[in-house]
Amino acid sequence: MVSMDKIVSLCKRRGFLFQSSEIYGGLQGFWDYGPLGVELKRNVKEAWWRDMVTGHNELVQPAGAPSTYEMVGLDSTIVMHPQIWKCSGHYDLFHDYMVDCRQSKKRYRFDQVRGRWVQFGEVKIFIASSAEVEQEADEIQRRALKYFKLRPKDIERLVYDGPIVRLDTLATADMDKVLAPDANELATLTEPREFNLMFKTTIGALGGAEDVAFLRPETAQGIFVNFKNVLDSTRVSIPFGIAQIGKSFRNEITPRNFTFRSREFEQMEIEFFCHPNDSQAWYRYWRDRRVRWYTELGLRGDSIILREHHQDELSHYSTGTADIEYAFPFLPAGEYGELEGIAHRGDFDLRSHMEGKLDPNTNPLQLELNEEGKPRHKGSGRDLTYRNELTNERFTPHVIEPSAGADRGVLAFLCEAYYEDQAPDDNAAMQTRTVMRFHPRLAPIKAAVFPLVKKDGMPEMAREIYGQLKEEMSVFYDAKGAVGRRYRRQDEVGTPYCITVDGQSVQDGSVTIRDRDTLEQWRTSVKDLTAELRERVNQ
RNA sequence: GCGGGUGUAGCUCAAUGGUAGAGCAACAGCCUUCCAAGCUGAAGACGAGGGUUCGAUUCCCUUCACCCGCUCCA
Repeated sequence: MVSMDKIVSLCKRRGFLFQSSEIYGGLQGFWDYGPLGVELKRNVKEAWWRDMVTGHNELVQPAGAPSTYEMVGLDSTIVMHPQIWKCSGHYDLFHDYMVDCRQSKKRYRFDQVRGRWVQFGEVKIFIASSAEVEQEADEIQRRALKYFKLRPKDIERLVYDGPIVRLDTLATADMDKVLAPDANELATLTEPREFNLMFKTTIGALGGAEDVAFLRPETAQGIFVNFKNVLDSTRVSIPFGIAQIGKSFRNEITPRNFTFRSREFEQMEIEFFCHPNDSQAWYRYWRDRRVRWYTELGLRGDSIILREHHQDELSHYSTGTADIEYAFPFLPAGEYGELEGIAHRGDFDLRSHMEGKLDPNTNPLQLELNEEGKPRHKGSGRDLTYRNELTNERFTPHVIEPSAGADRGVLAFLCEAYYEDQAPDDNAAMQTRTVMRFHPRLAPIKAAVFPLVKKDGMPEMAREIYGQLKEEMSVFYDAKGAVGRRYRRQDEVGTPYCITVDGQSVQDGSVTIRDRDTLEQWRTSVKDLTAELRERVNQ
């Protein structure tokens, strides 16, 4: 297994990735793509867009698909109407109040800690628990006995005051009588503090409290709220998908592992709308199609896995979610990190934007109500249902959501490409060669052009070939130093082909092409060169 | 957020309470007809702020970032 350090070092050295704001000491969770990194990332995004959207043939039924389908694209804004995040559930989900335990150093969601008042003699304390609901009564009793230093047979001497209640129902003054879930003394919890996972901003130069808006934590909602616009403007009919690539932002508590968990990141998402009856088949299609996309672009079978979520991991409304995961080098052996999630989201999203925020813990889904029995967050009231023109059937489409992280994909392709092998140098001594074995479609530079030496017309001819290739693809010209060193430099940035102009080239108009992975060389005439490379880098 | 570690040139590392040395890379030039180590030359660094001190890259504090382990998490 390659060490992450080597990959990080190469990324910096060769201009794939830099830490954001580095000259000011850096900024946690933000990364910049350098000259080569931006090409790599663009290639990843363009491969996705071409393979999923523009290159998709809606007239042909793909293998494994229940039927033909259409695909269109979208580019929605990063800042959207704040109500969108209330209805989508992000507002409630991402506005957690957390309490920290000073003794155990653990952190709890304020609204998830429950407990009960327990009295022994003159002393009355609130024993909190983070155990599952089924176990919490036993857990509280066990800890009560322990705290009061009683034996199990003394249970009757404990007096419970009231039922098990949420910690956040306690008066502030009572907080110093709380025994935290993993503490053995009282009053170890901090004040509840807000952890806002959405970046806040204000709309308008004089933004006040009412003008608060958020940077999107996912691109998906921009698709859902444009569902009707797309339907009304494009003649697409179900089943069809809307694809979008764009930046999203999450105020992660702990950004870690290079670009894997960044606060600003780019997503490549599809919301695929289909009839409820076909949704399971479409879910399976997209799950398999997306795994194949990664393997076709070079992720090996044993480094990538498809992990189906267990029933207890699923949201109540979802009938299936699978993660495509990659064995990143920074993870322990046998562990994988998520590249993409494919979720069957049912009609949760469209209904939420019609009716208002739905309670994700209900099935069938019901509107979440506030204390007054009114909708917790009002929806748009717009009709987002779909009518089949042929059968006249009207229904709310179900959604399959393949949601990929572009930066995570780039990182996986970087890790997968990194390879060291042995190659002989001038003196026939074996040297370690670092080579980035990118799929040609993803390689930042497709070909490099070298004059073997700087004389006898070779540079002139090489420059001409360079200009000719540059019209079609990303190429690099280098005439400096020994040719072997130039090959190695290109190996390290993953250039799949090197074109060398030698003495024979000037005579007969042929050049050599050298393959990055096999080190093989063969001759091709200059007039066929562009076509041959075009075919090789698009394969 | 907690604990531990680290921070010196683009990269990898060294030394030092008296303002830092190397290898590789990069740059200029020479030499070279196919896989990095031939020659010459020039250039380049103590993460940031504060304190102690006559003097701090070195000691102390704060801060920022990275790594490991927790915690948290789409």
